[in-house]
Amino acid sequence: MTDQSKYHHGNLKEALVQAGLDILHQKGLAALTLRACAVGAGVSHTAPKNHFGNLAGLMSAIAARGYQRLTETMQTGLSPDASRADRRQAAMGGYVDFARQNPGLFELMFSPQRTNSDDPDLLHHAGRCFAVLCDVSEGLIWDKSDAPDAALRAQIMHWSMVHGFAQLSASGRLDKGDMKNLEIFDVFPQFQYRD
Amino acid sequence: MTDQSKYHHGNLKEALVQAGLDILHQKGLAALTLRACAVGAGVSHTAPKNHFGNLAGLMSAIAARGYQRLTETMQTGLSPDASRADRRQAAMGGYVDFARQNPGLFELMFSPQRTNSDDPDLLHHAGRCFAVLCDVSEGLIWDKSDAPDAALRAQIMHWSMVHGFAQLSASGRLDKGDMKNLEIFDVFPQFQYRD
DNA sequence: GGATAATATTTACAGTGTAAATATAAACTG
DNA sequence: CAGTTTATATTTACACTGTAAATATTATCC
Repeated sequence: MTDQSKYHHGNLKEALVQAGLDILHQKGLAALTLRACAVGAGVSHTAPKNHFGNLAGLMSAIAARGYQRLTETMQTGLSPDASRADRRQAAMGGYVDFARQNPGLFELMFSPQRTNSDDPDLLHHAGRCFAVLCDVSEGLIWDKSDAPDAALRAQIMHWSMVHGFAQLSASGRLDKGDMKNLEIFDVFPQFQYRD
Repeated sequence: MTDQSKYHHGNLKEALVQAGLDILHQKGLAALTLRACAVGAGVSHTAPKNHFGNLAGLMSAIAARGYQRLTETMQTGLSPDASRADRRQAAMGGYVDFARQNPGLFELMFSPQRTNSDDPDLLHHAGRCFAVLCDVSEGLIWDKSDAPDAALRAQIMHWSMVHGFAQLSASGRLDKGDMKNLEIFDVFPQFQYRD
């Protein structure tokens, strides 16, 4: 079934996403074209249409895989019984590292102009990524009010902070002067948590 | 000098940027092509090369203008002697509104893959935009330490927060469930300032 | 007023995404 | 098993994109 000379590829959908990730890693977002993915998977340039419809569909699938990898990155090196403080460290640090090490993929993941923002798979994996951040934001002491949605607002603030820092860093907006060598835990170390 | 039938345009650089902004506003980032800008300015599709070199150069100029407009948006409706609290309200709210109302331009402004991140004009106007946020972050009470760079770290946190929320909102990542109608001042109302 | 530089056009070309028609292989049905 | 239908992939064609080279026009400078 892994015969190279088959007319049908067998697992083209996966192969195209994988080829896309390789291209992103090696040549950047500008080189991520439909035809290049097809070449990488060893098929004609119109084959992707059967599986993804059009370029935006393929891009969305690659972005969804990006969220999946980001979620994994935020959880690597964690024993199952790690403390919440350790989980938080891994999640926030992992988010920023991911953005810096995969600038093209990260840009694609938050690019409504290249992806279908309502793609179910994309939304699902983005939601799982958010869930990890929600977990580690638990216990944050910052909202003195007793509003019923205090937890949700703390979660969104957490995501906004981490994502904003990651994007500003990855897009080179923090490369000037004293900001150059600041890490996220230099910037957000003062929040207190009930860990 | 405003004769339409001149061989030399006279102010093509400005006209191309303006055409680009119009295209972004009316048709979105996907339609922002070098040729479309040229058509909008009424010149041949190779004329932009003389002023911007290539596509990335034109994109960078449009992004720089975007930062300029963002800075203006953050300061609109402010009397010269407005309180810092009012300035802060205008700056943070304006940042988010700008991202929502100009999603294509906002995406371009933070897209290192489409622009030249080291473009001097781009960096200058991005710096001015950051300066406005630095101004309104003054007096923020959150860092109990007396580290020498406490102010800088507070400024970066402020920018990260506002930018992260703006981007998550503009890219549709906050459109699900309870998050849908949250505004930035619902999420970040609890910080205290020495105003 | 004539040389030089700046600015814009024409033409050409390789690369892109998409659509239509066609070919091949798998899956289903009797 | 044979025949049909469906899924998958290819070929071909086309309009559109950015870039480069050669050329044309106008402004600038001495």
